[in-house]
Amino acid sequence: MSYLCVMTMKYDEAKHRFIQQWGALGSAWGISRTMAQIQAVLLLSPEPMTADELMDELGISRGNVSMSLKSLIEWGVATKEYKAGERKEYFKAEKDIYRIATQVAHERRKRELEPVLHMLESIKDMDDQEITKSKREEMQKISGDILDFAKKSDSLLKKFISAEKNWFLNKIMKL
Amino acid sequence: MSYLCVMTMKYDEAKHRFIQQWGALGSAWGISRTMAQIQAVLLLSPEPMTADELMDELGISRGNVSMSLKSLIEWGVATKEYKAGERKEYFKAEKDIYRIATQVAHERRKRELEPVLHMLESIKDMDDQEITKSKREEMQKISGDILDFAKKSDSLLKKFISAEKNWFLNKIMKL
DNA sequence: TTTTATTTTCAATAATTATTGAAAATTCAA
DNA sequence: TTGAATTTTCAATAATTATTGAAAATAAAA
Repeated sequence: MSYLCVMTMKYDEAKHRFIQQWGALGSAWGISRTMAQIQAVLLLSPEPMTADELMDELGISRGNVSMSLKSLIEWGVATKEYKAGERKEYFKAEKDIYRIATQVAHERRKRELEPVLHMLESIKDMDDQEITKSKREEMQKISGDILDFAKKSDSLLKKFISAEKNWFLNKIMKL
Repeated sequence: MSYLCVMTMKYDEAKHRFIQQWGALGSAWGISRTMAQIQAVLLLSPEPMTADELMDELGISRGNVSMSLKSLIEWGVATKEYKAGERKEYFKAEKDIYRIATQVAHERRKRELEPVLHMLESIKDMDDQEITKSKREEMQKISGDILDFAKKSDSLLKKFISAEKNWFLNKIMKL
């Protein structure tokens, strides 16, 4: 068994483990396992890949690849590319992990937190009456706190994004 | 229709909406809908509640309530209480939204991120060989970046926790 | 235009995850 | 101890979510 073979086995094993773990992480966070696995494959690929290559690599259906890539693009963590003189579409993943994180945080906030905040805003102004005072106060306290929290999280997210910019600049400087 | 009735309808409607939204938010984040709904009911209740009351309130089975409460307690966002001379157990939710958030962030980090970080640490030190250089480099770059990111997130989380402490202190001061 | 390569959609199905409900276990008073 | 009140467990089932695969749509070449 040659050096090349040993090396390749090691690489493939590491790659496989990474794809599996990343997929598990994705499904724990409410992103479909396949979507996360496709992202993992693209993260590890130095070159953009076609849908067919992804199908082969992960052993999944064409339809699934198509849908998952669509979602990854909607989430802003993958892009389509075209090669001159070729009909096929190529896909690549956003590889800056800070960008991925801020992108995902943004999307989730928009899709999931916003409806809750809307509802809370409307509850906060509930009519004032003497009756069921403690219940109403409990609800207003909780909704007020959640709103307060959401605002602070937003400012934190902003800090996070600006930190990411600095980090990115630093990386470029070092090159 | 009396004032009391109007008020109660409004409150119940608001409560119902809050429970539904909170449940949806939970399921989007990989926590079971029921678990989140139970948390919502407890958040709105000025008094600790029994399993039976939760069953009635949400119209779900005894077993489900029992399992969900167990999970909420494991996540550190609810606690059991006993009333003197009563056999029943009472439950209440952690109502400080900052504590809930840091608690959940902590748990998730431990359960989901840690296995990925372990794997990445082991990949980072992969054997050095000339062959498949670009692939290995890609993997090492990505895993290095993810590790780097995780470390920065940790420090951010710490800042977050300390900010929460200050915020909590401020709240107490105002009382 | 027609043909061919490629991608997308979506109804059917598979896989996963949540929930029930009744039996077993626990806890405490008598 | 026994028995009543209460909680927990878990196999069966329901509900939800992901995946397939083939037909329809699209886009470029002939």
